[in-house]
Amino acid sequence: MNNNNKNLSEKINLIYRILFNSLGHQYWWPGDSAFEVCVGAILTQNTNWQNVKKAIDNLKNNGLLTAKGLYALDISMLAEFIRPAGYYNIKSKRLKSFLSFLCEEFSCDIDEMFSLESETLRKKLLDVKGIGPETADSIMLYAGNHLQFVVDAYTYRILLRHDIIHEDAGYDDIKELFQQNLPGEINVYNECHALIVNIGKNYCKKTNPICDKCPLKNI
DNA sequence: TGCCAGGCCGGGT
DNA sequence: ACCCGGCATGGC
Repeated sequence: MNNNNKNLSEKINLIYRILFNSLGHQYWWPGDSAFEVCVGAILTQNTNWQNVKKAIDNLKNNGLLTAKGLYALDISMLAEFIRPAGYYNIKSKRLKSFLSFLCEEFSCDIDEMFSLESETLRKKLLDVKGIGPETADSIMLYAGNHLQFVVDAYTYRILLRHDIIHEDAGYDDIKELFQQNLPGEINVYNECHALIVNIGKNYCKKTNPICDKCPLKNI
């Protein structure tokens, strides 16, 4: 291992350690069931979680937050229920394509879906229209306890601002950076991504490039 | 008020 | 293989 890699490895571990020591457990993903996490992962695409929560509560309050319930629900009605989450027409389609996958290949049984081997499951999820790399990894890690690190826009922005990546780094580049340097534990992946989102929302906004209070300011 | 939020797809180069 | 417009609500 050369010096560059060693520095990189230390920085990645430092980020995790500093964030965990300053912010502690994040208790992710919010949700009462694995299925709810999957729905939330699709609804939160490019969307504030507050809005997603309203949409999920709508479904929950109407007893529709089950695979069979949503699979049977008319798509235009589904769109109305999830309206607060934004992009409601496209997201209703995306939810439906996931539900077709779940219900037609796994009898609406999410445990059966997650019993697939990781590499196989990830490929299948990426074939579902509306599920890209971040959504697939979120579903796998937070709903299914598969060891997949989740990368998002905050991760990219934070690493870029600290000169840990080049601006042309892609999703898989960044994912590998964490997976090759962090301990390979579900709990570490879980907390690390959640901590990055926390810090991103609070200290690394687009319009607020520098923040003295950011725990990562000295790395 | 305008900008942003825990992306992804499809069409055009 | 990239690049970009479109998708839409609610909060600060």
